[in-house]
Amino acid sequence: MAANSRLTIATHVLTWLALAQRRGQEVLTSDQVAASVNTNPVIIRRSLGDLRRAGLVEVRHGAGAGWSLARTPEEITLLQVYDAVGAEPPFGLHRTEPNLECPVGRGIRPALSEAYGRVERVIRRELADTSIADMLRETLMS
Amino acid sequence: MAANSRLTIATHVLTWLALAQRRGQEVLTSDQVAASVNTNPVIIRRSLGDLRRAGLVEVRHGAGAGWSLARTPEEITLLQVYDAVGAEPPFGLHRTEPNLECPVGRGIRPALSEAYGRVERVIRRELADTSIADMLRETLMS
DNA sequence: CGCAGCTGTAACAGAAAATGTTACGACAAG
DNA sequence: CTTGTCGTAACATTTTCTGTTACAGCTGCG
Repeated sequence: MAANSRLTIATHVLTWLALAQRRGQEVLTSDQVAASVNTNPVIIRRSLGDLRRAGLVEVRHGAGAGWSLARTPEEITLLQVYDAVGAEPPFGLHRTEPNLECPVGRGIRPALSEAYGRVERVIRRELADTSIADMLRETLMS
Repeated sequence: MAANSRLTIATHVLTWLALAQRRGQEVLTSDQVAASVNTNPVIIRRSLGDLRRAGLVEVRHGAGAGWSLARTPEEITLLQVYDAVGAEPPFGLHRTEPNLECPVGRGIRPALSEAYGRVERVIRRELADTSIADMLRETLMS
């Protein structure tokens, strides 16, 4: 499995909040969300923290606390979630600097950055085309 | 940095082979390639092994051994390299199975697979549009 | 005002994957 | 047969993500 399941976790969380909202449940606690994702509540709180900093969810403190969406599910795209969780780009450059004496070693990194940038752009365009509302609809189909 | 620099290493290797070929140097040893990438020869041999299995490079054994491209630089695309190195997809599903009692836990994975599949498709389309010859040209520009 | 319940975050353990290193048998040209 | 390089195993190192425990901080309610 790929290293990065943060987008998966965050999308799961938001989809679950969207369903709860539609069912009239105002807020969910991190324990309730963790029960659906089947993981530790701290993992969920970390993910929800990312989403809160991005303005996608709201938190209520104190007794009767919990989380709710800050916007409608139609207004939240997977691109916003992708940016919120701060995922690494799919391809990394060299871990150690190439040999700058060599013409390839000198010029390959700008060339790769260009190519990887083009890939990143099409990824973002594609992610922007799917909303949490779309995800909820597809989720309930199965 | 992202975990996966395998595509970067493999592209660097192929670009270097393409330049050597153009300069009239028939083969390069893994030591020579490693000197440009600035890493251990074994890393290079592992990468070249992937590329050989994909039919992108050829190896000559014995004394005076070394590597050369199996096709012209124009005929090798980054998509072929991507497939050759067997990189993980950018997004992974849940590490542990979600709670199947929950409607979201039950339906989210097929929905995510759909969305991630669309992303994978546009990545592949973009990678297929760049060849090693393109990379060499861009590399020598700087 | 104090209690209860949940958040926010630090600290650390564990797991998994990529990378780097050493070593050595296999192979082919001369 | 000698020499130089490949192919690969074995292991150390590093990095990143995930999971867990612990505890201070906040807020509604009695």
